[in-house]
Amino acid sequence: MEETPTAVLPPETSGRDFIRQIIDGDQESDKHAGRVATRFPPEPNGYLHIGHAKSICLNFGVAAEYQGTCNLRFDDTNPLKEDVEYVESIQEDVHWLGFDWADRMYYASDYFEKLYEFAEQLIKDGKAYVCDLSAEEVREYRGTLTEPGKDSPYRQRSVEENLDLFRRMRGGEFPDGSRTLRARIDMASPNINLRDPALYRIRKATHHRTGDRWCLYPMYDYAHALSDWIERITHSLCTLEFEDHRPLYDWCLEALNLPDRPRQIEFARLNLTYTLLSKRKLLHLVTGKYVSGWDDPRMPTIAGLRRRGYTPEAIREFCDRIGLAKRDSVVDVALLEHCLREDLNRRAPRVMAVLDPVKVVLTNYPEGQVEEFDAVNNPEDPSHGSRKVPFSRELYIERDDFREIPPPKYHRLSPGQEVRLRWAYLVRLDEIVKDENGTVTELRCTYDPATRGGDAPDGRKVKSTIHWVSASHSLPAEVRLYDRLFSSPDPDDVPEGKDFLSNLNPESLVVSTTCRVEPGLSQAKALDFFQFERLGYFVADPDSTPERLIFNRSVALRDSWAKIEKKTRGGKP
RNA sequence: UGGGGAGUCGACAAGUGGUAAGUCAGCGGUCUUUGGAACCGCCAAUCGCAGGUUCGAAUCCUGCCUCCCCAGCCA
Repeated sequence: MEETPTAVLPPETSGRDFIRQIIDGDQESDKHAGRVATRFPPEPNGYLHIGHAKSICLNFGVAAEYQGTCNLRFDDTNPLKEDVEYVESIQEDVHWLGFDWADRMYYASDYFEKLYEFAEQLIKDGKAYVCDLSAEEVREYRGTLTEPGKDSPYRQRSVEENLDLFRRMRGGEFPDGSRTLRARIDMASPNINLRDPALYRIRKATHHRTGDRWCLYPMYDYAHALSDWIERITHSLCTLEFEDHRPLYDWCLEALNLPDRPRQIEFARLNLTYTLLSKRKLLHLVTGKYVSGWDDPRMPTIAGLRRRGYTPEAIREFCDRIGLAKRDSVVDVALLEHCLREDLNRRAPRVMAVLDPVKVVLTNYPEGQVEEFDAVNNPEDPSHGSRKVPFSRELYIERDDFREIPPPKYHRLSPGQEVRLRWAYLVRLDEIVKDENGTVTELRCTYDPATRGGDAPDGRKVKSTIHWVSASHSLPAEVRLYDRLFSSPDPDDVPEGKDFLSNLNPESLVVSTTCRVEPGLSQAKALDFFQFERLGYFVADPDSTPERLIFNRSVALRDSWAKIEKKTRGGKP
């Protein structure tokens, strides 16, 4: 008889992504003496969003895995678009996500002097020249995708003249747009980025850090490659659209004959269903007041997700799970929501809150009597303990937890149907009170004193457990029910002549001011998260105070009743 | 019609010549003092297409098709 081999599980069930494979290879060949240095290089011209989180987790994650470093570097080479508001929010967001750059926070603008010296070097080596062509002329000279460009008439200027002109450009002698410094590469290159790209442009603008010291600003390709080199970056990770720029990135380093060069590697940026991740469009949503600001809980910004109740843990887990590759893809936003539920299910204290209250009177419960029940804080984790919840003759339950005429498979309160009030008693409905409009105003029930705590001594079962709050002890609260900002999986998928605004979900925010929550919630502090039992995960809004409680719905619980209901009534509303 | 990339279940994504992981979604079920969670099961991929090499191809070769990016003095 043969022995069954003992199964040995591999340490990694899933393969390493292509970037880590490359780095593994570099480690093996001892490139950069085994050093790994990455950087996260945002331009401070907007708030960070979930797409940036992917890059942040990658760059900081890789650095940590290889005992390397990851710098935070502001790519602030365009004073017209950048602002300190953004450099501050970016730092806050990266920290909040759980990453630390220690003392390695840099700005491309820190390198302006050095970058300028490099430029003079290029001029001296005949590798760059000052061009007097206007922006429009440059465009004409550049050629097209299928036709080569032609040389600028200024391409053959002498080194002396170039140097003189470049220094005078720095000195502020020439107006904006009148001249550029261009790399002398190849106007016939099939790669348009190599057709003598601009390295410097004149911009008499105040920079958020360097003020008016400069009127000459380096372009991205030039500044980025050299900033990477200055910081001794080994692996420069960026998104796919920069793939075409890699030859220029390499050109800058080679032209200056710099040793120990960083390598640029490109990966696919994150796309999410029902979500827009274009900085331009997000800015438009903010400035056009379609949302309340960059931190509106419907925004995919880190600030928005934070206010929505997303946790750094959930976002990091999401970034781990989406993988890393070079193919364009669109991740289902349900995965993000899943990661949040998964994290919060483990950690969120359970609490009872009634969003749309209807009054319940226990006719056989003594007037004025108050009991306290032990309610488990988190069934997933006994170490969370329990709390006391006050109970009395008049309660509120969810209006949706009652039906006068119950649909098929409806297990909640209805005439003759006994239900459990969570942690309290079994109750039975006797009488429905309505106002003149036929609206139910009160449900008169009887409770079974023998079922204290929720269990029947005779062992009888109920089909449903519903949540409740004591009418007199509960607190009023405002609850903001958030949903997806866009109603289409692809917000940019619009009919002719319309734009993404036409896909805005009119029900992305529903405010309810009539909610009642259990008294313990008065202590909720900004960003404290909870599970409102049977409803979803909610977070205390930063604007919430003990006098005016405000909770945001982060994500609803999975709702299998909703599915049953939809199915049994054939999807009709 | 130039250049640079990419095509593996509905969505992500492993797989690197040895006979297609996993996750999300979806669908059943068990259990349950949350119609939650957990657990079990199902689900689906002739690996873009067509040829070729090979005992054997998602992996190698050839041709084709489709999609994405590039003509800012933005990043």
